[in-house]
Amino acid sequence: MAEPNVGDTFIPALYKPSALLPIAQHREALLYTIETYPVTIVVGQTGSGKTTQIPQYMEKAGWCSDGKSIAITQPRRVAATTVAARVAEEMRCQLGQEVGYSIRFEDVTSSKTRIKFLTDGLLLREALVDPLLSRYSVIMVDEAHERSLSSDILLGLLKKIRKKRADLRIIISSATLDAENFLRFFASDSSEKKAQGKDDNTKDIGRIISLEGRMFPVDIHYLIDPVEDYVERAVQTVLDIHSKEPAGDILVFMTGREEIETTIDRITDRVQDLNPRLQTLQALPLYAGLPTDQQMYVFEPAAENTRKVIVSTNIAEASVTIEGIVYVIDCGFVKLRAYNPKTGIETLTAVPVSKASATQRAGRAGRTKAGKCYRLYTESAFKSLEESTVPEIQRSNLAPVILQLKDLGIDNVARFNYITPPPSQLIIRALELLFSLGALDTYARLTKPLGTRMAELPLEPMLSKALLQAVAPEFNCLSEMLTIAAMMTLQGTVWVSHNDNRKAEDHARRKFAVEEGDHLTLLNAYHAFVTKGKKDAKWCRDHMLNFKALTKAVSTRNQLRKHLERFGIDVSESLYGQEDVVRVGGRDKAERIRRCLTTGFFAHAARMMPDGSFKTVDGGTTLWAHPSSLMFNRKADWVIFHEVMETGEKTYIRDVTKIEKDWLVEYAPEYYRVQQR
DNA sequence: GAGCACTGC
Repeated sequence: MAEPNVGDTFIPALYKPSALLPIAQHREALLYTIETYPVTIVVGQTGSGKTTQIPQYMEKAGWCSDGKSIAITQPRRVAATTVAARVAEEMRCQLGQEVGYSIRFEDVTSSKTRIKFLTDGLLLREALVDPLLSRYSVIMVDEAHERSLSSDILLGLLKKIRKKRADLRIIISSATLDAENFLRFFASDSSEKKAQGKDDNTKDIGRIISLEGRMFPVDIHYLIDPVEDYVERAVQTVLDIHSKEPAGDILVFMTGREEIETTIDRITDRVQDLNPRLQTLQALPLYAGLPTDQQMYVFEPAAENTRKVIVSTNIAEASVTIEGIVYVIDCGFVKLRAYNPKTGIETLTAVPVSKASATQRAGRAGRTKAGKCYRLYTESAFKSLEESTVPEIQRSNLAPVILQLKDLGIDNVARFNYITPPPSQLIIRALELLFSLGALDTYARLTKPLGTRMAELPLEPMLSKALLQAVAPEFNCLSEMLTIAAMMTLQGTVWVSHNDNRKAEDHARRKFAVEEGDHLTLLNAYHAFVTKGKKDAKWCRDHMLNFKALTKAVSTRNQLRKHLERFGIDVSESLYGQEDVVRVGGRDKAERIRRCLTTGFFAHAARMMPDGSFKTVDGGTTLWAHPSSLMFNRKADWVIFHEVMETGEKTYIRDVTKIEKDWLVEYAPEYYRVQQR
């Protein structure tokens, strides 16, 4: 086999006839196992060909002959689309015919589609309509070891479905560490089997198949002594590699934007002191918040006689693959989200990575040839790391998950088949919130129609409640709430901030500013966009609005409107021409919108203190308006807010709107009786 | 007076 060329834009697998992939030797074994057992766990690294080949093997072996198809789930949209394209190419068919994909807003499938790639979240949505997922003969859950919220729920659901569908075949792709765990999960059964003294039936349920990946060895280097300032150490290591090591690009893992910028500044400063005969060193940032055009630079091959250094967040650990990386520098930390059920506050804090994560990072150095990984911590520190990252389901606000489970007909959410159960406090808090929103009744059953409709909308529960209330005559602001909901899903990406240009951004925002707060400001920005800037990227640039984000808001709004129409809600659009009412003298409408928002966000209420900070209703937490909020520099009394996030020292609220205190008791009497106890 | 790891419906 030829060595793949360094610098190739495509990953080697694309150039290999599929018969040469390592997986080809396992074809018979795979087909036999899948035929024989309900569950197959496939262990294989990137490059093993599992995602592209297994579906083709299954299709050729006749698993689609009865009109059913094969589903392969992916945790990310981009993976679903690109893998589908590659398989279509290998099968020499047009994408959307025999091979297709389905992601939110894009369904590229047809009645002929036999192999369908889709996001795990979307397959869960399909289960709402088709509870046994009966249109599929095979369901493959790819990258299950990432333990995303959706794939965890999907596994629990598949375990349940399996008992009712003997014909269904389940394939789980996983990293080595978790394979046994996944198999045990499917084998472990409820009380009946245990009563028969049959505890372990893993052998009847499934098998694990290991595939070798296409990976080159990576030399791991540790620090001898721990280091205080890993940013500084990373900079030194980059410069050392550049002066002493052969050609090859460098990938540095940092925790966030600020560290990334510091690292790049220092590298750029000090590279000038190095031997002028060395190659040029080009440092590039990569994080999700970076505008897309700037993200693209990291994928371009470096100019001649230039070595690239990419300083990235965790996005480069699994979501994104950069070719040509030979050296990895791992700071050993990652920013993780955690949810405190007592306060309802999410925190974002840098914590040590897990061993699994550190291994994945190191592996990024061995994709094109043998590489090196420099860990900015000691070997003993590595040994004391957790084996794997705490799954999302154990550190998230579970209200959306519980709502979805209830709609799937799972009444006892505490006893659902979780592969790892969430702490009961998280479940209790979610049930309480859903009850106070009116989505659940006193028996914790989904209410009709409110609860079921909330579950079916692709929005978080507080927002779907506010949207569904907007149709009530006392609020009568459905069109506006549709827009506000769509804009809120953009999570702060509405305005583009070019570096060092925050003042201009603030200035641009002020043009759309509405006294009552951020939600009405977003409404204004959207109206201006659809009337003036929809086809005009320049208009957006002039107003510092994010063209892509607003275009997405238009899609989201359309999708939400279709959901409402399906519910039989009349969405007569009369919004155009109404924007001036909101903006100039439309006090009544603005108040109705604010009241309507309060019906959903009463649990996110706070009062401004004389020093400009906010206090939660129970008085326990001090919050600050996020600098991106209008309330950052304005006076208010009571407010509701969309999100609260603790970063570093301070706890910030985003998307803030003024309300009246009385509205809280008016729209959430039970909730505030409990709170004021 | 000053800032946001990453996904997904």
